[in-house]
Amino acid sequence: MPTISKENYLKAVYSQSLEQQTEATTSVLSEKLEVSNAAISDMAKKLSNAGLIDYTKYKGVELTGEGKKIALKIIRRHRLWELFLIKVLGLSWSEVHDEAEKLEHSTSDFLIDKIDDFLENPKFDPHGDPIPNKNGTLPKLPELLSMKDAEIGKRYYVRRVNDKNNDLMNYLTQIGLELLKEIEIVDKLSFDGSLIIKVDSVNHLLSEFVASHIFLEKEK
Amino acid sequence: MPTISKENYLKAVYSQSLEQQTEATTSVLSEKLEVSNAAISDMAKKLSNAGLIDYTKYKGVELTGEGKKIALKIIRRHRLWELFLIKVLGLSWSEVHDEAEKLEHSTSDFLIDKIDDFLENPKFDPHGDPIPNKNGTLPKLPELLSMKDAEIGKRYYVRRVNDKNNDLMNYLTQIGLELLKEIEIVDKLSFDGSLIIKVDSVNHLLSEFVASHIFLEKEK
DNA sequence: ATATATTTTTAAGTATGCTTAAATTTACAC
DNA sequence: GTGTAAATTTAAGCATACTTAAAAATATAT
Repeated sequence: MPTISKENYLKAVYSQSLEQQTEATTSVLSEKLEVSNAAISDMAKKLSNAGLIDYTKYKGVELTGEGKKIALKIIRRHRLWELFLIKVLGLSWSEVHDEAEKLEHSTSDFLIDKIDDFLENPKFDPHGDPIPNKNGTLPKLPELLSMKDAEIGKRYYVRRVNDKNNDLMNYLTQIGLELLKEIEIVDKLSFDGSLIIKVDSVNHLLSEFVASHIFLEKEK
Repeated sequence: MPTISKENYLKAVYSQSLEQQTEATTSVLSEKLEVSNAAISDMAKKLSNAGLIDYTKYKGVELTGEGKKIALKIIRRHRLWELFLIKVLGLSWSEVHDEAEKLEHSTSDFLIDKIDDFLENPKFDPHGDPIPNKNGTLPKLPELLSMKDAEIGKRYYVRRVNDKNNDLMNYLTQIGLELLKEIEIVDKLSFDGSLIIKVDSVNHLLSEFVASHIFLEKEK
């Protein structure tokens, strides 16, 4: 059984290489996990010996099949807990991440399956991220478009908000921007890429950076 | 913040000296926590330095005010999780202990208060053990009587089942003996102290050992 | 009271997961 | 292609939480 540190390492590699499709280098992981580069190299050796990652010195790491399986298991726990905490205990968007980050390491397969069943086997978490099923299979993602590339005048559904920043999540909640909400792109400011969007008939301004973390689905 | 090991140590001392009213000696704690005597002595020094226990070499340990506060906090988490898992996720009596044992170390004050509110501030867990409130205060226990001292022919309510053995809990569930259930003491066998009790109009035999872990309240 | 048995502590050693500092490798600018 | 900067790894060290084995203190039996 991997320790908490190992689980977090595998999750970080997954998120970096499989989700963000960028190289899981020592310095990237070091920043993500908030430990020194030396600690990353150290752990890389251990996980490589355990057969959970492929590691070539100076070349970054990749998950093996086994490592990917564990990473997906932790991600499954995290995302199910997030949804559970919001749906059952009424936590807010900004409150669930940190709690799930702790619970994900103390949850047996048995218990997470109970939670999964209780929630009726959901496919997406409160950020719109896909929840791996019991076998580690991810549901197919709908075709999404980053808000920063959306067309002026068009209407969309919010399908994914890819950010761990609590202040941002609170702000979005505050203006009523939530998952599955219908919004309209009112205007795009040419000088800095900011967007004006309409949520519940009220206009709001979002920076390009914020917009780049919100993903939309075209209305059919 | 105490580590998981420290939290477990404080919890074990609490259970031994405050609940079971027996001395928290090195060997008792060593057995309870399943580590060597040396590890217990080692940890005693650390917790003593941290002001969480009073420790006199060769004389066992006692919780300080601060140590007791932390122990009660962990016990609160454990008992609330047990109740939550049974009530919300439908786990059985025998399944909740091990899960709660893990979750209790990964639950923030914020989250446990949400769970407490969701359950409407319960006073007793599924074993009938008292749940410390937010301030660490325990509810007053009703006057209870060990089943092994109950009177033949009298009827009682089951108010507490003080055992962590899963097989026993499963057996009790199976014969319908659950918390708040009304039972009747049918007979007591003189040669080994076994009891015959009536649950749901069916007679069952319980050993004296089992009976000594079940606590009853007299019918008014 | 003294010998012996039991309990507890100390000492030495190990694995994990970090740290900082030094050494090494790789990247890139010119 | 060579020098320098950046990234990475190695080395040494530390705290935690264990282990086993030896030493010390306490308890018990006669």
